[in-house]
Amino acid sequence: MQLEKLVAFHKTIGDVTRIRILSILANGPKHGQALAGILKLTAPTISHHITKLKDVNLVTDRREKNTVYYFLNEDVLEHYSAALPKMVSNKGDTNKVDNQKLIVEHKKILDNFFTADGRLKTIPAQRKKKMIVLYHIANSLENGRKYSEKELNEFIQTFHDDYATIRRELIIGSIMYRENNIYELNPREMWADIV
Amino acid sequence: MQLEKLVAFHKTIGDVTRIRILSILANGPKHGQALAGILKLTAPTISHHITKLKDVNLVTDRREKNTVYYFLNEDVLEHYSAALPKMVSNKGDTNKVDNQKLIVEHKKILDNFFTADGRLKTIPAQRKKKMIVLYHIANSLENGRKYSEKELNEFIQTFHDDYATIRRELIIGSIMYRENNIYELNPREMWADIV
DNA sequence: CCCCTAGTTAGATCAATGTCTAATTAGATG
DNA sequence: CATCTAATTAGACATTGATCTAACTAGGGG
Repeated sequence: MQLEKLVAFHKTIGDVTRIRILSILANGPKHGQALAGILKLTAPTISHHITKLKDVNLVTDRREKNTVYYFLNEDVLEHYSAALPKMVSNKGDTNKVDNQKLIVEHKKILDNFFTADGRLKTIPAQRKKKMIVLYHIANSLENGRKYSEKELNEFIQTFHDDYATIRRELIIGSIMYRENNIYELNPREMWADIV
Repeated sequence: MQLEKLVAFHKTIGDVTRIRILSILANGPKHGQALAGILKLTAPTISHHITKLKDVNLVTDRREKNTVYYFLNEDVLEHYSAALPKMVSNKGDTNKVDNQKLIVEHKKILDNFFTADGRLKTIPAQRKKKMIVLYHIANSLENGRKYSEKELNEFIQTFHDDYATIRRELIIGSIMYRENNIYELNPREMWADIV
C-alpha cells in the first residue's frame, strides 16, 4: 500500500461531517437530499463531501430515476483502517530486535574500541563493528552542515589520527557524501538504525 | 467513544509527516533531533507534530538527561483504528433489516391508509403503522422551517380533518417539537429510519 | 557562573479546506 | 418544449494547519 493513499484515507475521515455520513450510510443507502436534511447542511456541501468519500472509494453511487443513492463500501473502510496498525506491528520482523539489547550491545563495542576520553583506539576489522564505530563518530556531525575537507579531517582527528581512512569509510558506508570536495552527512534514514 | 475524539484521531494521522513519525517510532523510541534528521525537517516542526500526536495519546515522552525520547503507544493506535469499522458494522443489529423489504412494507401500509388522492382515511391504531403514517406526513414538511400552529393545522388538514390529534402525535413521536407555540421538525436523524 | 545542546513557543506565510450562495447540468414529466 | 427536482460546479469567505526563522526555556558540564 502506498503511503499517500493511506494518508488520503485518514484525511478523508478526519472530518466530523464525513464520519456522520458514513455512519448514516451504514444503515443503508441514502440520497443527497436526505443527507442534507439529516445533517442540516446544503446540497452543495453534501456534494463536496461525497466527492471526497468517492475519491477514496469509501462511497459509490447509483442513479435511480432522478435521484442518486450513495452506498457505503464497508470493505474499503475495514481494509484501510487495519493498514496502519498492521504496518506498525509488522516492524517486528527484522528491524525491531529489541531496542534495549541493541543499545547495550553497541555500548559494549564502543567501550572496547574507544578510550575513556573518547578517542578511537583502532579501526575495527569486522564490518559490523566498524559500522557501529563510524555511526558513533558521525553522530557528532551536524545535520545539513557542509564541511570542507580540512574541517572534516580536523573533526575526525579528535577521534583518531588516520583521518584519511575514516573519511573514506564514511563515504563508502554512505554515511556522508562528497560533492566538489565539500562533505555533508547523508540523511540519517539512510544509515541510522540506532541513533 | 465520543465522535469528536475519533475525528481528532483520524485528523491527526491524516498527515504524511505524522504517519512517518509513527512508523519510525514503531522501531523504538527516538529523540527529536533524530526525527528531524531522518525526516529532514526542523526541530520546531517536529515539536509541532509531536504535540498533536501527544494530544491524542498516540505518543508519550520521557526525559533522559538533556534529551526527550518519544514513544509510540500502539494500544491507542489499534483502539482507534478499530473504532470506526466497529461502529459501522454494529449498525446491523436492529436497524439494518434490509432496506428494500422495508420500503415495500411501508408502501403497502401507506396504500392501505391513504386514499388515491393522498388523504389519510383513518389514523392507525397500531403504533408501528401509526408511526409510518406520521413519517409520511412529516416528510412533506420543510427542514428548519418554523410553523405557527395555524399553519401547521392547515398543513395537516390537507391530509386529515383531525389535525389536533395528529399534531399531538407528531410531538409525542418526537418528529416535531414546539417552543412558544412555534412548531418545527426535529432533526431527521432522530426519527427518519427510512426517508 | 557561563555556555552548549535539545526542545518549545511565537509569529509569519502560504496552501488546503469546509461551508455557503448562485449558477449550471441532467433527467423526468406534463 | 417548458418546467420541476436533484445534483454538481463555480466562486467567495473564513478557518485551519504545515512549515519555517527567531527567540526563549531548561538541563548539564566545564
